Amino acid sequence: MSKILVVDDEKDIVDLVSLHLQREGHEVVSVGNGLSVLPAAVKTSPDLIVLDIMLPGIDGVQVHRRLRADTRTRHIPVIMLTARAQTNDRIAGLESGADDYLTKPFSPRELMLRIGAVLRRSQKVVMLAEQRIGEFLLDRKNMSLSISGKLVELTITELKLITTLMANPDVIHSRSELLSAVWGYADDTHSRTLDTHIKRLRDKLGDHGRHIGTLRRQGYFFQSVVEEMSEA
Amino acid sequence: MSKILVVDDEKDIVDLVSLHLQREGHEVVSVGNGLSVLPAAVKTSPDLIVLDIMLPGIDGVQVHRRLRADTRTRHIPVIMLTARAQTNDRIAGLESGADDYLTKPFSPRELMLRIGAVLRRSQKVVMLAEQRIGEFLLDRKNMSLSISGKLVELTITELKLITTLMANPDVIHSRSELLSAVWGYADDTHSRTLDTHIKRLRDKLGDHGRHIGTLRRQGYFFQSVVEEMSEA
DNA sequence: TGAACGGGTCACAAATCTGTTGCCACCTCC
DNA sequence: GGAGGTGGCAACAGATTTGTGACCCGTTCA
Repeated sequence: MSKILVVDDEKDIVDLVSLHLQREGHEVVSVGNGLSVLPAAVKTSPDLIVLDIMLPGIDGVQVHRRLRADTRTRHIPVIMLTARAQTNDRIAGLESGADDYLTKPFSPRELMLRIGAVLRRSQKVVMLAEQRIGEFLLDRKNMSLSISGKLVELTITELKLITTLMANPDVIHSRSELLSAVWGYADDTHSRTLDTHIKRLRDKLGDHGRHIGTLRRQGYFFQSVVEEMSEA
Repeated sequence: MSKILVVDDEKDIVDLVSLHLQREGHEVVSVGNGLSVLPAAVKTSPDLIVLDIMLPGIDGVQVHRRLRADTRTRHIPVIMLTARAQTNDRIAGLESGADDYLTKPFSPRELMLRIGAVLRRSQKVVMLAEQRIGEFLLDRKNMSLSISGKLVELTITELKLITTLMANPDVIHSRSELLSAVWGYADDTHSRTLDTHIKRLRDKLGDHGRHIGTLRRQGYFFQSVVEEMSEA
């Protein structure tokens, strides 16, 4: 399910770890020396790096530092493998940087558990590519809204606004919440900005503008069901 | 997993079907007469409707027609339950409109299979809320792009452009493809529009603009890995 | 070698978008 | 009834965005 880069100079360890990872459905890339880690990480962009601290040439801490220094690899979580003999302060140093660490010799089972935990922590959030509420169809892929199959031309602000409202239909979104979500405003500027955009949005939606409701002193909301009336 | 509206006037059938559906993890809403179907469908917006053709008052075909006439329910797939006694031409009529149909008496197992098939067909497409390629982080939820954690202010056109390119990194997107995806142009207007926007995008990305590559006579592409150079 | 082509770049004007201000209507609470 | 608060609405001006035309240069191909 995930792509994992394993870094160790001992082939036995690489094979052991790879075997277990593959058994759990992960894709494994491996590297046997410290200098190749950064290029490999950049090229394959793994979801996680398992990094032995004892490496020929350049040690794991240095490698880790380099990974953190490069914007292209900064975000990749790292699990360190340390020898039990290491002094405590070194381990402390690791703790601050690495997402987790394990002392050798370790049980594959424990490594797998920790890997699972780290991956879960950095799990990807999925969302619906298309969100449908009644006749409204929000296409997040193309960043467009259509009603009954007809594309509605919205500006980026209007799009963000209705996207925010549609994310939780029938739930009140306070002014400050919307101001923050759409405009990034921290403080509640009590100007007419929000009203105006709501008005513009309603106008563009035409008859369907009724789906955007106001709750005085509370905020605005997207009404998933609107009582039928002059459809004629 | 899905919400299913079951329409039948025979309580036994509703219970039987509900039981099996719930056993498969679906949420069931049921209605016993034809007139309540449209309002119920509008209110609950189910993922699928199982509709008996024999209903008191108004028959299933009429109900189906009404569902198709309303933009709020038009998209909901319908599986019809017909009596074996129905004439063939009526079944033919159903075939054109309903997504599937079953003749009574039916085995619950068969109904479940068909329901599974229809649901699978209309399965929702999920996408990553955040897409990361190297230092680029595309946040589809907030419709924004950041590089190394720093927000890049893009116009909607530029955003659509880079979103399209990033959707398939390292793959060439032809001019007409981009023109179609971003501008909705059907014909390849050979103006300088696309170039200009590519240029503007590159400029805004600054040093990272090198990630957008040109392949003469082929198109443009998002390059996931760019050879390191003057990072200084 | 030179014409044709494809893309990069610039400048510009039109179109569009956006936040604000001012005003009004309505509601709520004294 | 009146004051204060809240949101709807219109208008406006500044800012931004957008497409296009002109020009250039490198590549390709005859």
